[in-house]
Amino acid sequence: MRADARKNRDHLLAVAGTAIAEQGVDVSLRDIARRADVGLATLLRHFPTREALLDALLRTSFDELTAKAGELETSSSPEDALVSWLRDCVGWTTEYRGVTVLMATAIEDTESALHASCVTLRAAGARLLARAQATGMARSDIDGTDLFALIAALAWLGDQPSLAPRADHLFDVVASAILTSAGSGDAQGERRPPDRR
Amino acid sequence: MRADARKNRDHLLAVAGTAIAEQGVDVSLRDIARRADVGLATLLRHFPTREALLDALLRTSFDELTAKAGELETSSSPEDALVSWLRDCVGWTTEYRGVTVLMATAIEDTESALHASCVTLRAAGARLLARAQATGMARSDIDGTDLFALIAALAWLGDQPSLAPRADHLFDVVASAILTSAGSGDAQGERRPPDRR
DNA sequence: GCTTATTCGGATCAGTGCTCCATGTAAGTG
DNA sequence: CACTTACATGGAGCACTGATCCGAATAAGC
Repeated sequence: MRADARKNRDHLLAVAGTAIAEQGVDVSLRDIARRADVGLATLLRHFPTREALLDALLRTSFDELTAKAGELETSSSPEDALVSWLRDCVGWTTEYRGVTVLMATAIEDTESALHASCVTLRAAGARLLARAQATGMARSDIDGTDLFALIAALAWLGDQPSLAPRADHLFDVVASAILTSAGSGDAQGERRPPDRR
Repeated sequence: MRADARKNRDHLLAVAGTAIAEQGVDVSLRDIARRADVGLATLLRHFPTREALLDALLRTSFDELTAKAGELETSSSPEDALVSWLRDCVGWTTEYRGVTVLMATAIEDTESALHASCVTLRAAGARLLARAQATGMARSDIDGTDLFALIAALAWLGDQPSLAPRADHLFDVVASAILTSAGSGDAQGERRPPDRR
């Protein structure tokens, strides 16, 4: 890759990151190009579609979440690991408003640039879930896809301005549904006598 | 209203209904106008925004769901009424792919044409929930807004092609989280819930 | 300094929701 | 019935979207 091309590419990624943080993943590609002092065509050659751009932007985050799952697998109890990882996943999406719809689309579209990352993420969650199920801490009638769907749904809640204030609370509700009663007293303050409404 | 205007309005509503059933609520307004053999401007005068069109189209469904809640309040046990109504709500949205985002937006936007319908729906759910909570059948740390959010999230799951196959199962998971474990035993004495208004 | 392969971005295209306004027409009056 | 008038109509146009083309600019290799 030519030096000027590489410079433009990096610059575009940086600008795209801030633009998406401000306006969500649906931000106009033209805006990103404008803010990067670059033609729209240049942006679109480096990243042929919006998904390709997001893939380049989010890949490191995905990898971090996957790695985190691996660490938790050995460092925490099964139920703590599962719930804590779920919280990380849902929390992470708040930085990228609107990303959930793209992820839900990408996980079944093998052509999507985000497909591989989503599948890996689902697999990491499935391992944590299986571990918790093996010790009887999580209900046995859900699988990795269910977990992925629940993460997506909770993340979507956080994306909706009108529902976001409840997102944290509803996370606890859903988490308590995943864990069996044997594991419902988890470490992250799940036991919550006072309601904070 | 002039006779020709009324005819066009009714025809537009019918065409919009089938178009939305086929392509979801994001269908192009130009398409609807074309299929109705009508100018785009005509569609937009009768229904100034997409939300106004959907409001006219969905209002009867909303009313039916609200009425259903009222019936269930007297015809079924608190927990059956709540769960059955939730199922109806989530199931209904499958006919209008994409409507959940609009509802989530509308419920806090008092200017939205759908606002009133959404608020009414939330209130109906809140009554069913309060009734179940009064008899100890539902966990006490959620309210009508939480319920609305959970309905929206489950409906959103059903909207995503990749996650829809799990939607029914995940409904059960979430429903079990709303109901207390006491839901298994019988209800016995029913304290009459605080009368509506 | 020259050649050549790459990169660039303005012009353009089809699509969107939406607005304006000249035309056509239904409804009410003589 | 004829006439007027208030209203409904829809094509043309606006600003915007993601995406494509292609002549011009430019960096890399010699």
